[in-house]
Amino acid sequence: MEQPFALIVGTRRDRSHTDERAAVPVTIRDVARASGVHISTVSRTFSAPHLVNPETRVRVLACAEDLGYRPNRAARALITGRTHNIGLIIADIANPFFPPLIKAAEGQARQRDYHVFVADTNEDPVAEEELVHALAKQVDGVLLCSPRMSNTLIEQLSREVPLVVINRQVAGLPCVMMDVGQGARAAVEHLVGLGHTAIALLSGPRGSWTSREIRRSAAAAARAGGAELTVLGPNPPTEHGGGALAEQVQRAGATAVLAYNDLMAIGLIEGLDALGVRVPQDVSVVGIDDIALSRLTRPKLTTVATPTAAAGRTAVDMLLQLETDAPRGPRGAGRDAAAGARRTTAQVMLQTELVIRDSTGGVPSSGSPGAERVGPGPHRLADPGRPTAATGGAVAS
Amino acid sequence: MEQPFALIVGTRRDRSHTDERAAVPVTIRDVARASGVHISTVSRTFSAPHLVNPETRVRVLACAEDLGYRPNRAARALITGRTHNIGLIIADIANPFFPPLIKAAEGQARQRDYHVFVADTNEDPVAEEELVHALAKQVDGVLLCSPRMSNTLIEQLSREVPLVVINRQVAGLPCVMMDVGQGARAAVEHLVGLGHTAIALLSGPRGSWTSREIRRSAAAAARAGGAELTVLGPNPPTEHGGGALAEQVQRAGATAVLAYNDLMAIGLIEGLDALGVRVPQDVSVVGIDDIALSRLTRPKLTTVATPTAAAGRTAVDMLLQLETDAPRGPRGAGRDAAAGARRTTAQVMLQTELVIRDSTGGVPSSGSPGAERVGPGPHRLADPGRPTAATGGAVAS
DNA sequence: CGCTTCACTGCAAACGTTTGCAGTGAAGAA
DNA sequence: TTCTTCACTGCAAACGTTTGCAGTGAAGCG
Repeated sequence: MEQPFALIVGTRRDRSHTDERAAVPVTIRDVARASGVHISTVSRTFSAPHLVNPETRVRVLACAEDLGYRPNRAARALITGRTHNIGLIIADIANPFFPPLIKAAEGQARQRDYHVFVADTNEDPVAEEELVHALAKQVDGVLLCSPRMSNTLIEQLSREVPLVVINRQVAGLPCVMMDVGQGARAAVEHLVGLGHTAIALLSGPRGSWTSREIRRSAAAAARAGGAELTVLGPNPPTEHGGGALAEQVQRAGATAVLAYNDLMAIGLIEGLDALGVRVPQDVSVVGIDDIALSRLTRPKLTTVATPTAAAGRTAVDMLLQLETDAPRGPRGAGRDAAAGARRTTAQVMLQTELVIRDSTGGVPSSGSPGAERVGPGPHRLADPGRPTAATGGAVAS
Repeated sequence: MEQPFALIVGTRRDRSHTDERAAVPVTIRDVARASGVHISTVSRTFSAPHLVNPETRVRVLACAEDLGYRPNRAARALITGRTHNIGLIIADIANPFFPPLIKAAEGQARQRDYHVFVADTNEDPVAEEELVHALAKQVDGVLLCSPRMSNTLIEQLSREVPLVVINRQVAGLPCVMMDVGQGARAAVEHLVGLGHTAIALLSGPRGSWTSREIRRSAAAAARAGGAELTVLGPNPPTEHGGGALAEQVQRAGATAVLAYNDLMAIGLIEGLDALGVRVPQDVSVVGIDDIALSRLTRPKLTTVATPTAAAGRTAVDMLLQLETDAPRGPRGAGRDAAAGARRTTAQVMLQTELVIRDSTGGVPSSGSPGAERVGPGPHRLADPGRPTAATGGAVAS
């Protein structure tokens, strides 16, 4: 244990030979012996109570309770082929976007007597694939949240274990998505409505479906509104990733910014602040996700609210539904054509909503203070320290 | 699926009868047949490679690779008694305090070929107990993070499954703690050093060991520094919990506040702001944890940094160590006195550090603007309408 | 009374591994 | 040559469940 601060404050001999720790694991057989029935009856008492005589049942339950019996899920899984576990693979657990989704998924799963296995990939596509493999055999299905890998790989993996994809569309697979496209459109329209014509888009990580959707919709909305959209990225979807773009935003002469997510938006505001650029007076910023944090920063963030909790619940439901439709039994089950061929894979789109707070405002008056600028038209920040022409970054198609 | 926003955008018949989905699960037997050896040899190829002839090994591995064989962990667990899973039970995954700990634990576990099962209790002691029970049989051990239940219950549960307790001291059990006591002391001393004599403590949830430690140390430090400490609580450890206390803080006449965690501190600052009380000009606020968020709010939060990642890593190591010391084998193993009695349970204390940022400052001048107050003595906020002098900014101790 | 039905329970074979033990043949020692 | 050692592999019994099948006795029915 190589922690720098580690410091042993106390050690202690464990309980002596009378140690009751790790008490003999009590199995179904112990319960059977104690209650004078066969193990199969005990098994049925738990998994098919209606098949056993009420008297017997109470006796067995009493004995089980008494001995502290808990069915061994591994053994059960071995024969039934269902672990009652769900894997949830997410890009970065430290991103506040995910916890609500995780909580919702856990809650929904727990209600259905399932457990959720959460794993973090650090935004790494390779880790993602490995995790799916590792989880495949110990869960009944996997929720893939904001995957960064390729569509073909996802399809391939879906052959190994039932998959539900969150935040991405993959043909032929059950997906639950949030309509960030619509959200991005609303955000851009909001900005255009405020008079902005030079808008920057901070895109997300490479391989992000969400990022592509945002970009496409934002570009369309900007075009429709007569504004110019400068795309900056791809970027890591963190506050740091946002902060690092402050200068580029400034150089690009944008008066408004749409960020891939709130974290980046907040980081950007920080970065702009360090450059002496004020939000929303000098530059308007809008994020996406509406994480709790976006209500806590100053200025409070204008953002596109995504229904993360609903997405978590829905995904769990879809996965479980998928399981009941086409169980992958222990034996060569499921070859039943009637069940197999009639299955349909649903794709759900959850709506988003623009939440207007304090980080967006009108276009700053240019050059000479006092000159109100409202109408559209090309416009650069007066003098951000350097000659302004340069429209850095990529321009959306 | 009762989502208000739910909207089916597309359904699609699944692949037809040639469906390769849920392909026949390939077992060790298939590999054995393919490579012309006995299943035990295949087994050994994976779990004890040195026992099998190199030639055979490569052949088996090739076949396994070819067939896409993955050992069934459930079956393995059944016989070895080790699932290679770790349970991690935390109070609230949405609290940004936890994600770094979770990530660290996951990383450390992954390195040792273990997986982490994260579960959230919503700060509910009952859910906590249920979760331990539920996890007991499908993990090799459980990390109990910031548990809210009673010590006796924890001890009792530790008989059912190996336990490592994080953020709490339980006699006889391995624990990894963070020295919040020392941190609270430093925080109070910092405040006293700035001249504050009326300090409020926002305590945490009922049953929190951390909260008790903080309270004890803060009280001692306040006494030593000649300041008066008003304890407010218990409270839910959330921003909302903090925000709800703004009025009480004001009524108590405190000029400085130490909060149970950063979330509460941030919430409090919000709440005070709504009341027209400015931080740090009118009231100084110190948090605990140093979550990422504390660097992003305005003012940046003065706080006690806790080594959460280190705690996560350490806890995993301790749990795994505990396992190797006294494995709970499938058979009546472990009754070996030499191994059993010699075990010691370590308790590790990780150090904390006060990070001074912008949310603490000097004592506001009372009543008449300009009258500098520095010395100790009873003091109330002159006019909550705030006509203050304000010595903002941070002062290093 | 004899037959069927029914509710309940026991039997035993799985599920996919691991692992102690024994067997094999070849190499080395005497 | 014969005996021992050794590296490797096969055999089969577990691990703790579930579940199809068959057996039991009692109740219902004609």
